[in-house]
Amino acid sequence: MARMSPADRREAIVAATLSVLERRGIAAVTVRDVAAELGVSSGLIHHYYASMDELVAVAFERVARADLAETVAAVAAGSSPLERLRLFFDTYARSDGDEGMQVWLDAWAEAARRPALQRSSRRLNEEWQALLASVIAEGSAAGTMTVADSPGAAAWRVLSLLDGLSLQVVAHGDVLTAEQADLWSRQAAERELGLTPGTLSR
Amino acid sequence: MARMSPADRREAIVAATLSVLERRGIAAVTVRDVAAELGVSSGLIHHYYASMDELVAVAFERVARADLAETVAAVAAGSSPLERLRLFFDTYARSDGDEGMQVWLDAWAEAARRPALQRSSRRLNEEWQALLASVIAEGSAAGTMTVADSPGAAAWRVLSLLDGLSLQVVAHGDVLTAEQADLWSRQAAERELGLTPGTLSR
DNA sequence: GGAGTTGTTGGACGGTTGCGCAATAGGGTC
DNA sequence: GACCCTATTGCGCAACCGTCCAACAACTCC
Repeated sequence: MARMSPADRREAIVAATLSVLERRGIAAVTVRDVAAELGVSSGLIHHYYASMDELVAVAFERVARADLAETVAAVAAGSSPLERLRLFFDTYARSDGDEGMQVWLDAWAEAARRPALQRSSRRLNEEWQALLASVIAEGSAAGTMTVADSPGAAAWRVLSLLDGLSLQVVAHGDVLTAEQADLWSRQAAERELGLTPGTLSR
Repeated sequence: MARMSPADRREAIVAATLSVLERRGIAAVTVRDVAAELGVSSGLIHHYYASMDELVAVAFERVARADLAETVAAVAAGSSPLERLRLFFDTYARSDGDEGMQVWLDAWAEAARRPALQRSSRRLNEEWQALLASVIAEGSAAGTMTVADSPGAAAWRVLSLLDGLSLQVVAHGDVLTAEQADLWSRQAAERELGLTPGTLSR
């Protein structure tokens, strides 16, 4: 394979790992799969990353942060708290394509046994919650949303419902549909934030 | 090893599998580990269970069904739908001891890769939802609860919020406390079912 | 006691895994 | 052009996996 600068090669390896990780899940990513994805020998992977665990941890952080950044950018384009909240649901990226959410399921399950992964997963989850909380806090300050206790608490409830419903979609197939999970969490958010029904759910 | 009756041996194998499963996680359960746990040859495991996927599914089914049965029994002791709903939250057993919920996290993550486990996990999840839905349906019929769409849908939302919040407690430690998860899901249920605040959350 | 049934053993088989290492080849520098 | 550095190769290694199977041993029944 063409010789690359170390920085570019490191980046390419992480990108390839991401692709495998999204397709097969954290547990199933192997050195050989990553190498094959790049059309490169397996030895090269170890030349850049000392262990598989290290590579997987870096890749998870990367993919999760990319999804978050996408939603952050989308939300930022909204001109009001209400519109930003709507955009949040529109671009909630964990469940789209199923693979994204599967990665989160793997991370949550493995977190208790892998400290580095737990830190990544926890930090990113808190950032998702903080993003939602900031939108809710703005809406509350502007008077367009009402909150029972605190924006942070409301954010945890909305996000956790979204996670819990999406989980069923990804883990169990058609027991729930993605559309139902989306609709129900929008309606729950309306109820949670004192919005008139239909504000978020069309 | 001492010869056992088939029924006893099957039981012993499941028990050993559970022990390994809780210690290392579903993904790391291995035929040889289970055999070593029993002090038995690895071939014996396959004499009773055709595949590893089947054994893991049976073991998961066993521990999860025990938790469900406990909650079913507790709920049945309630004399009104409202009291039964309160008892449901009191004995929701997935998260207690953390280990119970950790097994669920493993199951959800592994479901996509193990067909038998997926069937078990899905079936048991649906039974949890059906239990909750039946309590809500009774309350709705009795006029003590109101439901926006259907008891089944309301049950999925309440259960998924409970799962989503408990998930954070188990996967990420003290980002949320078990007490908060419990309180918030009780309050959400009150709102969901048109109950006066404090009915479930004291 | 003998015969048949079956619980149990222990290892073989083909596959996979992460990782290490000598050899090669490509590119920058003088 | 010669030289050195290192990115890259390709394979080998040891360990592990699930599964299978022939042989052994313990028990039941006649």
